[in-house]
Parts: sequence; structure tokens; C-alpha cells
Amino acid sequence: MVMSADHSVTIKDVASHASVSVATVSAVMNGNKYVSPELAQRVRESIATLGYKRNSFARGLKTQISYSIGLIVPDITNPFFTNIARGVEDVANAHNYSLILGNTDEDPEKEKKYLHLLESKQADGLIIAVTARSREYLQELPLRDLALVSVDRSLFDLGIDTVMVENREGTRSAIEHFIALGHRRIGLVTGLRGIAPTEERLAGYTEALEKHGIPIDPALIAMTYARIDGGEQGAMQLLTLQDRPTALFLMDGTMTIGALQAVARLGLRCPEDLAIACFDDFTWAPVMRPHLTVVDQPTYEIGQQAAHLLFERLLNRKKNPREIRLQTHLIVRETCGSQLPIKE
Amino acid sequence: MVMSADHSVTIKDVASHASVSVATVSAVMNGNKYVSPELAQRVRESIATLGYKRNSFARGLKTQISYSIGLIVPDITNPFFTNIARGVEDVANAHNYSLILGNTDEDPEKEKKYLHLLESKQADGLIIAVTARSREYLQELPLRDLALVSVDRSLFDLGIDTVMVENREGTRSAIEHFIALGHRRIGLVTGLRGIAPTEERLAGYTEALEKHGIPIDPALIAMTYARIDGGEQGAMQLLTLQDRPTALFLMDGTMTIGALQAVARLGLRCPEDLAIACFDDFTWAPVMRPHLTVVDQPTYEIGQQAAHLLFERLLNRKKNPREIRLQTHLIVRETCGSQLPIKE
DNA sequence: ATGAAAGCGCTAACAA
DNA sequence: TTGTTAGCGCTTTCAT
Repeated sequence: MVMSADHSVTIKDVASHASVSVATVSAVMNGNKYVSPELAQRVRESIATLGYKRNSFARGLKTQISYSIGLIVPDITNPFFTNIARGVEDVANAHNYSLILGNTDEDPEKEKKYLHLLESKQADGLIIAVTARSREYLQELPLRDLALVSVDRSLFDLGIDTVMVENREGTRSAIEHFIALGHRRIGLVTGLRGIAPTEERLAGYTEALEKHGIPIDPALIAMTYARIDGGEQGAMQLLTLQDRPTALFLMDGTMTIGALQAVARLGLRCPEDLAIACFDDFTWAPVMRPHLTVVDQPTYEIGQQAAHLLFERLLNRKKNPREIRLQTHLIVRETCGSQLPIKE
Repeated sequence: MVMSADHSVTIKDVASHASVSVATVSAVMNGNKYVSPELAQRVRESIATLGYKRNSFARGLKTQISYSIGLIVPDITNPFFTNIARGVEDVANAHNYSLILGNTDEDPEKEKKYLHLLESKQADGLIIAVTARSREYLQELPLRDLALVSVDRSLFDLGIDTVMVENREGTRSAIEHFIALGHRRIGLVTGLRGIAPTEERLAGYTEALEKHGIPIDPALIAMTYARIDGGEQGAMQLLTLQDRPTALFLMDGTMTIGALQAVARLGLRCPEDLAIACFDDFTWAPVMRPHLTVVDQPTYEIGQQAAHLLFERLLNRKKNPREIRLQTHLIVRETCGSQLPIKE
């Protein structure tokens, strides 16, 4: 039987209902002091019949811990970040923590706003995919004791726990796949400069070409941003070159949707006219035509690991920062064909 | 210039730094009392130089307001809910509120856990896509004064603000599209029973058939759940019938991915052998082959409207509950062909 | 083994 | 116009 009290029920109410002191009620809830079984039982019953829920403001004010962590990403709508969020949330939930979500749209101002918000909300920790300009102020920020974990973007050199994937290796494997198929003019569509995924994938691209003695042609690199229209725009730019690339690598899954639209718009076929591959796999890969060759990254696991790192740090604030690099996997499907597209 | 204090800086520190009382500091932060420009200025400077951020525990304890709202959905990973989340988050952010996210996986126990969590976190409001069994306990719950808004699922009869789409009309339009094309054996793959989208879409299906004098064949209705494998399983079940349907309607976008895989596995072609349509559009629709005919629903807007409703209610607790029904749109692409698949 | 009481940092009523 | 202070509901030390 449950009561709805107009003025919400406090620990005092429970105490008097159970005829014990508030200290005893607190003790049974926290289980950190001996309470005789009889009293404990009585308290538990009172809690149940009064429908008491402890007030986390009061608790937090006293203990300085909020049992909540933040997750700040560019855009939760990007499946890459959605999966990270799910991974984070699952482990947060397992720790009885709650997750506060924020989208920055890669805007440092929005990011700062969230940082302030989370600070004043006394979040215990924060998992963040920082914007390109964050490092400029991140060090200046008096971040209380907000434990920080960086995902997708690197802050490891700032002594911050970081979870990333092997961007360079992943990209290199895809580009080398192109090269093995005979491609030499390989286009690259990048996301925003200044963030690790972009820079590292760019490095992987360069590395692959150099390794095989293929000169880097700046005209084959389109710098855009990780959204559908960014991909479309980048692909358009490269594919309308008079000497267009025979292969195209997209740095991000969402960009690929746009790129594929550009390809269709130009009346190009894949893999006949053009090989395509990208970073990120898709749940809808099976229903895409053609089946896309991708560099898969373990998105859910990134979130999980980041959350694990965060909770570890919450336990021990002075342990050495770790950088976790998760592996990517080249999944060869059909968008690269099995040989160089014939050029007349 | 910014200081990092070991023991975080309080309003008292600001007060003494600015040589004013804490009440004055509070007044300038809240802007609800007159403070002379000189003092206000001094206070603001002290706040800045000390890097002070108000403690929301203390504030909340006093004011009973947390400036945070919850969002509880089955699975943030489903693009339908991702977009809702983005919509909610954007308006929450505009109100300087933060968003606490929870996934239930349609499990009432997880849902209850989040409800408790949000209560004890003193969330001011909650936007929720309830599980099938929530109404059993939702009324019993002493929900403090947690303002509630229901999305996707209906709680309007419980006097709770609700945002939904026109499920029945949307589904009917798709089924009638099938019928107009000459289909009479129309299969339906449903999600979980007992939730409004399922029941209402089912009603729309039934209504369309009845309106055109087509008898309902229970064998053509597969009850599964709104995930990829649910769709695959449902489609498999219907398409392996000896007298299989000539058209298939999927109730949910994610299910459609599975269904399309089943179709491919069975060596069926679409639209030649089978017409397909579903609820939900996809960002990746342009790169799907065939282009799917869908009933589009304004997902982002659902979240936005829900959040608006919530903030309105926060302002006025006793206004009449509203039910907002957003319109769906049938987008005819190519998965239905332009006529009945030829049957030999 | 249990209870009394101080105090966490803030807001707001009241005093000056 | 500004300051003093009580108290929000909890945890925790210190008494008993």
C-alpha cells in the first residue's frame, strides 16, 4: 500500500513512522553500520509503506557525489555516437548511475555550456567527444574533480583517459585494398580537420599511398564535414574532376550516404565505374545496394570501455591515464569490385 | 584568471571576496532582487575570478527544482527514438535543462528502476515511451510532482500529455495503396502487442481491408517485435506460407531491414514478386535498393513537441492534458511496383 | 546498538 | 538597498 503525500516524505517521516532515529534509517539504507535485524526490518517496512525515496539533493549536498555522469557528443543522431551512448548508458545503469546527454554539433560554445552545466550539476564524471578547439580551453578550465574520459577524439597527451579506434591502421587497410585492386587515383573525403579521427585517417591514407610509391595528389582530397551533405559535396567535388579518381574513401558512415547519392546523380555505377569504401559499418548494410566495403569499428564497445575507464577512475583518482585503442576490421563486400574499373 | 580550489568555491567565498553578503551574491545570480550596479558588478567579477559555479545540490535542496528532465525510451539505438531524443534535448537545452537518458528494452522492471532513479534525482519532468505493462503500475506510483509526457505510446486516457502520430490513418493509407494496386493478400508484421503504435496500426490495417471488403486472414498477421530479427522472423513466417501474401507491411523501420533480408534469402524480388512498405522513413532510404515505400513520421518533431508540452506543464501544473497527433505521410517509392505482382 | 546534532551550500523571508 | 539567518533532507561524528 502506497501513500501519496502532498509534501514529499522525508527521512524524518520514516524515522518517526518506524520509531527510530534518522541516523538509523540512514544506516539501513546505506548498509554501512550495524543495525539490529528488528529495527532494520521495521525501517524497511516504513520505507515501503510510506513510499519513501531518498532525496538526492540532500544526499549529494552532504556526500558531494551525484551518481550521474555526462556524455557529450557532436550529434546523438549519428549512429556512431548513438551506439556509443548505448554502451555508456548500459554500464552507467549497471552502476546505478544516470546519464546526462548533450549534443555539441561540434560547436565549442555549446560544448562549454554543457561543461558548465555538468559542473554545476556536480556530475561525477564525463565522457566526451571533444570538438576541434576544445584543447584550447580544456586545460584552463577548473574542472573541479570531474573525472574525464575522451572518446573518438584524443586527449591522452593531456593525461586524460581515452578510448579510440585504430584510425590509421583501419584506413590504411582500406586504401591498400584499393591499391591491391589496381587503383592509383584514390580520392578521400575527410571530416572536420583538427580532430583525431580525421587527422589519423588522413595519415593512414597518406601512409598507404607512400608505402606503394603513389604520389599524394591534393586535388584528390576533399575536406568537408561528417554529415550527409558533407559527403555528397565532397564526392561531387572529386567525381567531377576531369581526371576523376577510380576509387573513393569516405571517412564517416553518414557521409557515405551523401556520397552514394552523388554517385547516382552523376550516373556512375559502383563498382563498375568507381570503387567505394568507408569508415563505419551500418546496420542497414544488408539492404544497401551495392553492398558497401567498410572499415568496421566497434561502436558500442567504445562506449562501454569509456564508461569502464570512467568508473575505474572514480574509484582511484590517481591511477595512470590509459589510452585504449580498439581494433577496426575491413569488411570486404562488393563496392570495390574485384579489380580496377576498366577505363577506356 | 582562474583559480582551481581544492575545496570547491562556495557562495560564501564569493561573498567575502566581493565584501558583500551571500544574499547579495544569490540575488545577482538569480536576478530577482534589486542590487546596486556597483555591487552587482563586484559580485560578478568575484564570481569570474574565483571560477565559482553554484552548487545545484544546495540550490535544488532549497528550491525543489533540479533543472533536469528524463527521457525513457525502449532503445535509443532505434533511429526513431534517437531522433525523438535529439528533439527533446534541443528544447531542453534551450531551457537550460539537462536531459537524463534511460533505455528500457521494453522491460517494465528496467522502466520502474528508471522511474525511481528519476524521482530520487528529483527530475522536474519526464518524457517516456512506456512499455506495454506500464499502466498497471503507473497509476499506483506516487509520482511526486514529476510532470509526465508520453510519447509514441498513449497515456492520454490517464490524463497525461501525449504526443503520437496518426498510426491508424498512416497504416490505412499504405494498405489502401496496396489495395489500389490490386493486392488482396496483404501480410502484416507487427511489433509488441499492447502498445498503442502496434494496436493502432493493426486497427488501420483492419480498417483498410474491411473498407474494401477483404476478409482478415489471421495467418497473414505475424506478431513479433520491433527489432531487425523480429522483422526477419515475421517476414519469414509469412513469406513461407504456401499461399504467401503479395504485399507486406512492416510496422517499424528496423524490422524492415530484417524483412528485406528474409526476402533476399528466399530469393524473392521486390517489387516484382512482392510489394513492401513500412512505417518509418530512413535517412539511408536513398541508398537502399529498392527504394522503399514508407509511411513517414516526423520523429524529431515528436520529441520537440513532447518537450514543449512538458515545459508548458512545468509552468502550469493544472492545465488540461493535451494529446497531440502528428501527421504521417505516405511516401510512394518503388517497392510496391505500380501494379499487382504477376502470379502464375 | 542507537540517537542527537552539526553542517553540506544555497535561497528567501525577515530585519535593519 | 543590503545583511542575517533559518532551514531544505540527508550523512556522519560523537555521545550514550
